[in-house]
Amino acid sequence: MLNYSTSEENYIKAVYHLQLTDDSVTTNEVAGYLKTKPASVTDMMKKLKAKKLLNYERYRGFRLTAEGTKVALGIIRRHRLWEYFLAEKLRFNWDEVHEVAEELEHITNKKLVDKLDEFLGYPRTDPHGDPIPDANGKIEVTRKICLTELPVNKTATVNSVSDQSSKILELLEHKKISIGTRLEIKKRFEFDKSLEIRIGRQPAFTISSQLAENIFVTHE
Amino acid sequence: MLNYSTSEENYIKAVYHLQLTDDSVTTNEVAGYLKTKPASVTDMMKKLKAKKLLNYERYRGFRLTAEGTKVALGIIRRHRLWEYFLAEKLRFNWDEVHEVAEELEHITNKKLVDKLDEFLGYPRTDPHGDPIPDANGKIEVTRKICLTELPVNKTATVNSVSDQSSKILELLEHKKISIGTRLEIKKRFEFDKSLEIRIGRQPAFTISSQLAENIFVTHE
DNA sequence: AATTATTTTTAGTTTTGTCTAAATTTATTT
DNA sequence: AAATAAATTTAGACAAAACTAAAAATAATT
Repeated sequence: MLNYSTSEENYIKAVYHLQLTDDSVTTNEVAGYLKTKPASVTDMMKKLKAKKLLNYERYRGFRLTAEGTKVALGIIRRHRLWEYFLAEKLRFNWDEVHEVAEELEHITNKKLVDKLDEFLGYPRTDPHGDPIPDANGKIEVTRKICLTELPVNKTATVNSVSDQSSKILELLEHKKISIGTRLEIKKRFEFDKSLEIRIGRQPAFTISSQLAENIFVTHE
Repeated sequence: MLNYSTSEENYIKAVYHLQLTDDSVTTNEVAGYLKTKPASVTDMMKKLKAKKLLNYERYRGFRLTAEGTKVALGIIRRHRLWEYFLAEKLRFNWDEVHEVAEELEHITNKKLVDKLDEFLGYPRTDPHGDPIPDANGKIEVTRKICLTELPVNKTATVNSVSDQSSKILELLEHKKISIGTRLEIKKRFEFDKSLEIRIGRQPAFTISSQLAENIFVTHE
């Protein structure tokens, strides 16, 4: 397994994440994601293509190759293991771990990563509820859906929150909704798309469509 | 507190370490320590001088300023905390931790470092026996001396081993000498400078001058 | 289909950190 | 003290990764 620079790794990771929702990833999307300029993206894409980490024809967008995906999963494995470490062992709040993990993920020493995994007890998901690839790069496919798409009376587990502003966190805290909370929708109101939801056996309460749109859940 | 690049940090750390034994640090010493070229050292020293991290007049060698020392102690604090983490929590051997800590030390996030310190229980020394600076940059001054200089019948604690080759480690293991071992010299033989030493109440045994020259101890 | 707008790429700079080779300064010998 | 050796610095080049501005290709409109 070759070694890649921090910068190369950041681009690989960006393409991986953008690929999950978009079929083919564009220059502008990557530039937006990494807060860099399109010209810089083109430069790097040429380089990663030469290293056979992604397929790319000019003006046609990019997709990771099998090898590129393997590299991406290694980065994501490291990122999520460190996030878990920060939250579980160092008692960081779950909304503070990402930034620090962005730096730790670039240390590629295999023994470090595998020993960390062992120390943590081989966690399956990070503090945001996203699955952690194993040492072979295998990752659970969780079909994560938006809470707005969850059928009525189907119990689901809160997996992630797309917006991480303090405003939404304040609201979630007040409603006692956090990562890992199991809930179900009891009723949808067509007028304002608000949802009546229930956590366990507690009394049902209402959340707005704006809030629901930012909550993602897994079920089954 | 400003932020410095990985490269700048490596030079600062090199000067700090070389300063401990040498009064003034030279270009060639730093180049040798960092396995880089003298011309590169000169370039960087100019830059660090401009940032007021060290004093330097051309052809005259370098010394860290108070500010430079503060930065160096921050790097050393991070390095040694991670070494402790790797050895104590991830069960790395004490001779494997340095290399990985060289990478981890460059992550400067203060909350990470202080939380790590807390998680580890505020350790005083790293796995090599070297003191860990506290959050304010305060470091214990341990007068570390070579085992060859230890007076007879004075109990001392093994602090570090200068050579880290597998050959010396094999010998140390056989003699049951490791970091933290408390021992005293019972007799010195002038002829070959060999030493008769005793660990606790066990029977005394002999070690060669070549071995003793590589063992450093603290006493009092 | 031609024009306009958008996206992407190219070309040329910039910054950081490294290097080699040559020049300069300091140290050591004879 | 002059000559030689060693250490250090300067000058100029290079690679990586970013940027700006202009050119080229693609997409969207009229």
